[in-house]
Amino acid sequence: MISSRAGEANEPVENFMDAKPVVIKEFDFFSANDNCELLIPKGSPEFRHQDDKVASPPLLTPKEPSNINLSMLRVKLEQVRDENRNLRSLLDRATKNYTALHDHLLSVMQKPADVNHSLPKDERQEVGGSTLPARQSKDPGTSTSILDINEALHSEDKTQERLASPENNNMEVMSKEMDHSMTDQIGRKHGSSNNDDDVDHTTHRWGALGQNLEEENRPDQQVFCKKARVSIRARSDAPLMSDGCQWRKYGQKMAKGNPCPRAYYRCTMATGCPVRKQVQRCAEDVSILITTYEGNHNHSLPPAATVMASTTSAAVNMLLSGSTTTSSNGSHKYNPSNPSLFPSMLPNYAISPTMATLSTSSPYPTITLDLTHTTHHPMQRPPNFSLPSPPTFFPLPLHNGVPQQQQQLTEHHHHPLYMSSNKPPTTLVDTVTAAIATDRNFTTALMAAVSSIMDSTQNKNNASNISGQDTCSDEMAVVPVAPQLPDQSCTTFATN
DNA sequence: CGTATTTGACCCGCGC
DNA sequence: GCGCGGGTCAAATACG
Repeated sequence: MISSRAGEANEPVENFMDAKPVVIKEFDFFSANDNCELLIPKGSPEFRHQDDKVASPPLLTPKEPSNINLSMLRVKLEQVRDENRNLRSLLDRATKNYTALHDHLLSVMQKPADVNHSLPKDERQEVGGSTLPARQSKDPGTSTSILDINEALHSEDKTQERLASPENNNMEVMSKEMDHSMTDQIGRKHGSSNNDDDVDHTTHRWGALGQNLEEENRPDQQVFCKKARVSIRARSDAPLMSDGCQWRKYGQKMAKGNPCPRAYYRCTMATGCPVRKQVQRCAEDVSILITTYEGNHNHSLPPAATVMASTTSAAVNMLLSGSTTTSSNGSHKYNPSNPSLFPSMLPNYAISPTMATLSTSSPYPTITLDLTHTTHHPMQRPPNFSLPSPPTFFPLPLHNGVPQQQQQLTEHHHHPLYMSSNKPPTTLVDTVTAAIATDRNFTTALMAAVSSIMDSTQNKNNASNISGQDTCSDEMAVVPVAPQLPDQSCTTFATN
């Protein structure tokens, strides 16, 4: 926030440099150049247009060789410099105060849910030889997941100064920020792994609030939020729905209360990608395939996957941007009538309340997109409907600084998942797209979300280009869900 | 032979 | 403390 103000302050100077009529709305007190000449009243004889200034000695015309004038200007210059210093110190203090207040607010907000969260490391509980937060052993977080999400979302403010870094996209930075914020409450995984590859370095349990952040100390600081997930329910006869990514199955378990086994997959599109997904058929209706994503991709995604990521991310955004009502089973349905938490980021939507649900009954918040109530017409889209491929800032796929390379839209048709099936490909993307297509509210909301994000980012990028300073995106509030809700408890697709 | 899948063992958190 | 269940590992196996 503070930094963006500084960026704005630069813009008038840039305009000034364009040799247009001098209109000074704000003054850049922190510019490397001392723009003291701008303080000279426009109507005074000392005022010269920028072009004149370049052609002649600063602020003095050859007709006024007076040493007195020169000394006066030097005095003025000194005064301005002093003022500049004072303002700079004021800004520093304001920034510090803001940061302190923000931290305090966050800690206060979280206290009811996690008393231990802000404790110093040595005050945390020692459980089984590892440091664990109190709530990890007591409260699985059922009542705190929403708060965690909001906290993570708000923690964005603290990360904004770093967001502009080209090697970070917003999601990644936010995930890191959140993970850092969680560092104090998370114990380290003990026991050694025989495997040294990246996958194993990033491997950790999904257990309730038991994120292993051993990655924190990894050289690349590749840390991921494991808090939230995005679950997609869709009707499908295929054993697996293609979502544009490559997955490797690493386990299968029989889950209690469900005759159908649960399969565990991890993303293999890039080494070390921490994204996992679970695939299981619904116990009540085996025709429904439940795919749950978790983690952030650390690589670029093909369009098919990015569309999915965008969709789930938007759903997460919408859920989180509006208040939710808690039902008896712990699920939260989106309430479009209440103001958004981030009104500047997302408008108030009218999302179908039956389509997306935020559940906190499980140890981690799970955004569920129920696509089973929509008619499945693969590839059917409204005439004007098209999801833009997310630009590199888009929170869901993490690129680790690698520019996202758009691939051919047809690429996923060569995906092994397609080739392995004789049936017409049933893709998650198709399903989601069809669902969107048949739900105008969702379509409208999603497009608004995407447009909002893109517009916001474009504006900021423009401002950044003008000011030459780092800017950050305010819209970054996607829960890292599996697929990035944002670290914040983020899904990658949420945190897809 | 390299890669993907299967599957039993293991780890860990949680509830009783 | 113990058992249960979820999640992951890794050796064995299958496949192209």
